[in-house]
Amino acid sequence: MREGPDIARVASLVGDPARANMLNAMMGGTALTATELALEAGVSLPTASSHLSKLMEGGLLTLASQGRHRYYGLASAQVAGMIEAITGVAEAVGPRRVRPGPRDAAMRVARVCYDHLAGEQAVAMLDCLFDKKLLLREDNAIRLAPSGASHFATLGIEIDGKARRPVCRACLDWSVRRSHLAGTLGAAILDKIIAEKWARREKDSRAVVFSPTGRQEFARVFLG
Amino acid sequence: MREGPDIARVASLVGDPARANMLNAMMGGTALTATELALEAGVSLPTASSHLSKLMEGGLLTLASQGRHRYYGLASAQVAGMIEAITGVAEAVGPRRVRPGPRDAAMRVARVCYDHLAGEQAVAMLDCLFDKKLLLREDNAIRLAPSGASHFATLGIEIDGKARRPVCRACLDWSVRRSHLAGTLGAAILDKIIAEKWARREKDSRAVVFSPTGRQEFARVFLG
DNA sequence: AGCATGGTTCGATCGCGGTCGAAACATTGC
DNA sequence: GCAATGTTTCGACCGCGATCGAACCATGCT
Repeated sequence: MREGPDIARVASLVGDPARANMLNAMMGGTALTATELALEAGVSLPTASSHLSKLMEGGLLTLASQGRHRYYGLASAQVAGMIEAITGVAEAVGPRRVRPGPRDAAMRVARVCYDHLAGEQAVAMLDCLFDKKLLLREDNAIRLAPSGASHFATLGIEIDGKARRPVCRACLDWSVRRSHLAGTLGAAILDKIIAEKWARREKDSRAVVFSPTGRQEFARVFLG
Repeated sequence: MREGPDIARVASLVGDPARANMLNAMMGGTALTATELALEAGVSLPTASSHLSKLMEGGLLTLASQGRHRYYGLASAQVAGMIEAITGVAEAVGPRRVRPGPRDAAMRVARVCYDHLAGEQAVAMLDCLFDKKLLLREDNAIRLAPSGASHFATLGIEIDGKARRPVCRACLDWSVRRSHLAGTLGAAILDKIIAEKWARREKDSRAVVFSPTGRQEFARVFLG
């Protein structure tokens, strides 16, 4: 009988299929309404509402009320990281629930993780940013180099260092098993990719698919 | 309704208090018998046995039969990493089940994580190994430098590069929130710390407490 | 062989938690 | 005000899974 943080409590929150589906959906980063999440999880609205209040009480979600809509999202990148870790184990010990399809392949190439890019492209990008000395490794943390700040500014990405949330964070990628870039900078880069229409988000999926020219542009700017 | 790895399955395995206690106990790295785990979890032997077979079927454990004893341990460092990630979230969203006591403080300083050292001492050690260029960062991976191989050899730590398991791995520390050293090298260093009697394992806990002289020796060799 | 010890299987019990329909509540728009 | 839409609460139902005692299997000791 042990003391310490109550891991069973949070694990059991993730351990219900309906809630797991909801959390998975929110891994896309966009906040969703109760109705959308009910659909996503395949349960009725009352059931979904009950699950959501449990997740809220467990501290795993944030809630933004806007008029008669209530938008639910993951509470933090730490929660997102935990879900990726669980996903990694589930992947390893599988069997998969369904055989890997084309969408699965697209997910490995590029997908949304909370609010930033993940997948092979994202890992390659982080490698390259280190190579170009725009970012610096510090222990396991990542720091923005002076040259990096100006570089991103010329790309139209302004970094707000005053926010509580760190600018750069490493996030372990469950498919590649290496880190990609999270934090406000990671989020800003994903914003740019979407804003420039280099890629679009696959409907009802975390997959991010690049257009042919978009891929070239992305490679030129971030993998060059 | 989503496809993909079945995260609810593995999360629900961790989500039962009895199983969570067992997994926590096994985070100490030593394989334990069913009887010990039943005691640890505060359940009867049949109940524990049932939980253990579920964890086995879920792929979270390994089993080593020796005579009439059956030793259960975590299946992989990946599983250990997942549990640390969940612990981190549980810690963050707490409330703690009990108020932090002295043992808790000791855990933050140094503890066992699966089979290697974790906590402030372990994080400091990894920093220092990088500073001395005995280890090299590569992406998120860690590589043993040539000078490192010979250095550790002089300490009596021989590294077997042929094993499937990597020599060096980063493992995210839930209390410090930065990486410490895992892999066969991390395991070997912990072995040395215990073998040299620089520290002893707290009874029934993951805490590792250094003796006064042991702390000096450890600092001289690994933090110097 | 026979007994003790470690461990699993079986069967029965029981309670927690997931589920939904109906009703209540809240907000917006007309 | 009233209807429409989005969401939560209530109440009742039901089933899964956690639990334990007793019986059963396996290994080691003498």
